Amino acid sequence: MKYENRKDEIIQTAALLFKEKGYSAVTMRDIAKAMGIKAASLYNHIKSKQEILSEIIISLAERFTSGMDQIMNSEDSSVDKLNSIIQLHVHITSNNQSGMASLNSDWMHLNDKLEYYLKLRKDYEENFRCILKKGIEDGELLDSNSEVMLFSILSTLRSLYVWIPKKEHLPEKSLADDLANVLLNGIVK
Amino acid sequence: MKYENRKDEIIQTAALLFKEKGYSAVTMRDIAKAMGIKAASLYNHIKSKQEILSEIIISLAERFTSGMDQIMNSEDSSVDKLNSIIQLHVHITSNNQSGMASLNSDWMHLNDKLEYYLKLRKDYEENFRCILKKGIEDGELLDSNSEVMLFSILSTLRSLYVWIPKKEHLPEKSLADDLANVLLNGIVK
DNA sequence: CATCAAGACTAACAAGTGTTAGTTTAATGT
DNA sequence: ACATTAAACTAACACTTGTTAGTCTTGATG
Repeated sequence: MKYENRKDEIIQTAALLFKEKGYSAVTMRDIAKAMGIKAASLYNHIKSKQEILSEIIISLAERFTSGMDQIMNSEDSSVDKLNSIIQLHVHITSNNQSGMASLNSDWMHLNDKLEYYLKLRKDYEENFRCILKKGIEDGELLDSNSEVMLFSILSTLRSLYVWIPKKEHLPEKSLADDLANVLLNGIVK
Repeated sequence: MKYENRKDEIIQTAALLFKEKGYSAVTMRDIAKAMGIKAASLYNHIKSKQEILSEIIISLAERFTSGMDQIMNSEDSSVDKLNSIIQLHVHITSNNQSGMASLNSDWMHLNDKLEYYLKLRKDYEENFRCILKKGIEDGELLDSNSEVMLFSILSTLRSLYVWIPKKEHLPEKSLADDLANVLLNGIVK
């Protein structure tokens, strides 16, 4: 029950290889070999190498967008919204470690979908920025440089895929809590 | 006075291209074209494509290692050591934005030097971890999950190369200060 | 002015690239 | 038993890859 169908298997296998060597360094023959078939056979299920990358990245990006939309539409405080964002990242990344590597490192090799991806990313960051600014206005957050806040939190969340595999023992919820603690409250006594 | 010699020019040109498309997607012909010469001419100055990558990554990794050694040998408090680490990252990254992209994304394509690089990185992280643990022991830092602290701070610092180009107006020192503020003190009031 | 070295050039290589066309295989439903 | 079909296969394509060998150009040095 690991894969929905053969196309899904190709995509997940490719994502795993992309994570280790990057999109450009992985050949169709690599992907095929990992599945125990020949490269030409892949084309019974997918249209091109590009399509594999698009499927990996765009579906993830859209999940982030829809998660962010829900958070924006809630009546939560800014701090609670930030907590939700952290949970969102932990959740999506936990269930898709290898795909997240492509999202972060190989998006520039999208062709048709590049513009669309960039728009999703820009909107996501813009929403994030709004939450931070509102939090500062309302006195919930410290009045430091909001761009640096945005950069710092987002960098950490985007790198999650590198670290999560190493700590599978830590359950999703407690990782999110620990993260929120460090990101929101800092580390100095 | 931008380049020390032709080899240096090749390396810096390559680093810029690697940053945009990744090591594997950049061809020797790409690098040559960016310099206005033919690919074969590159080999009058460098030994292989691999060598270019090694020069970029290893020299940077060694700079981090030697910076960390100095910090470890100081008598500063743990918090001051963390401040110094932040400054170290801001400083090196400011002067080498494109090289940092390779360090973070293309290290897996090192061949001969891969093992050496991994050792440098492991040692660096280990030193970082020590500083955090000492800070917790001494009561300077909050007693949260030190692995999450390490991950969070290091992720942010490693992503600096993505953001610094966008804020060149902000001088090095104040960026480091803002960063330290957010990373060490958090963002919640 | 002759020499020489640095560094560009052209031409070519063997291997690897994504992809297509056409064929075989094996399981399914009638 | 037969037809259908999904999905594998082989063979090949046109092109790109890193790299080498050998040659030409140019400016400095004796």
